[in-house]
Amino acid sequence: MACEAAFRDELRRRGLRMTLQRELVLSALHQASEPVSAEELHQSIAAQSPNVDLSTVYRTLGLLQELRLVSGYDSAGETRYELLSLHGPHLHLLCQSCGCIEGVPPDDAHGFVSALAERFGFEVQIEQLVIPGLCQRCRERGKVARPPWVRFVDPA
Amino acid sequence: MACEAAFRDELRRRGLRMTLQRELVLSALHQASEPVSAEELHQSIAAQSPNVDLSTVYRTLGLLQELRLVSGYDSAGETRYELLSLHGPHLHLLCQSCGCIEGVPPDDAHGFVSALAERFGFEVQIEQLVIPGLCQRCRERGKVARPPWVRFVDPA
DNA sequence: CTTGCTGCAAATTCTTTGCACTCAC
DNA sequence: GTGAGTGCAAAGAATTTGCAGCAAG
Repeated sequence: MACEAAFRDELRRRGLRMTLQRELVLSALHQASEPVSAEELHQSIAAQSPNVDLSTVYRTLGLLQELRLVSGYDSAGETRYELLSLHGPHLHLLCQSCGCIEGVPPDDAHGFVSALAERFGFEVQIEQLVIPGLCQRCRERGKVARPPWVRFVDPA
Repeated sequence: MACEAAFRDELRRRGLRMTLQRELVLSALHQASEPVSAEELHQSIAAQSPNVDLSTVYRTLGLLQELRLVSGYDSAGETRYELLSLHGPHLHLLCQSCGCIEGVPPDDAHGFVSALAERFGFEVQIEQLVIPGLCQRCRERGKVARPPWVRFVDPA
């Protein structure tokens, strides 16, 4: 896996060290098929190596983000992480009803992104972009966005 | 102010009540020139009415969101709230370096939004949309994105 | 051996909740 | 009056930090 090598190299260059825990985090990220929370990552690691602490997972994720190997974005109050190298740069569609996530290539966004650059001088970080909305399935079922309007139901 | 009337009406329709605290929250939102956190709102209310509790601010914000008078989005781990009626529907550019926020009209996004609708059946909630990136100022100064890579500095 | 890294526990931050009392209607 | 709303305090959830011992280079 190329990104383990990249990780190792970058650690060396910075005078940091490769450890079993860091390998485990990276490996667990590889195995994940969709963005995972720190907690989920911790649990999947715990399956084979029960002594890795959650705080170590957080520290490693921070490190991996710094090295631009992993991206994280906020979803419903928790951060979900994902290997960048795995799917290439892309953005996410996050359904506000069911919470499902779809990764989409950035192609469709290019016009939008360059419009923002031209008109506002704003440089979009597309890998960090999360689009809130309703997925097809939920739309068809007449679902409504969840956060934070679920607390009580319209009495009408 | 039209939205206070709207608030009042909607409360009545639901059998809920207008209170001083709710008026204060709404009024503080009006006075805010940019999206505010619950904490900031609480402080600005406290200036004139020190006994309003932070939890009441949260509860009122939840209510206002439900009535679609206020929108909230996540920025750097905290939620920032904003009156919808004040500026009309729009999206936000959030600079990952300085944290500044710019509201932009949704026009530029239309192509993108309809592309997502067509290709993925995804209905974007544009008022909830926060675009991460770098503002012009920070870009010119060669700044780099902040969260969560600020924890240590590149030794190179 | 040196110093970065880890596990553990405690601390922080933002937000929510339980409850008795109060006030809008 | 009655039940919705409030303040207060405590609980929660996600994440961070301090520290002493461990281990990678």
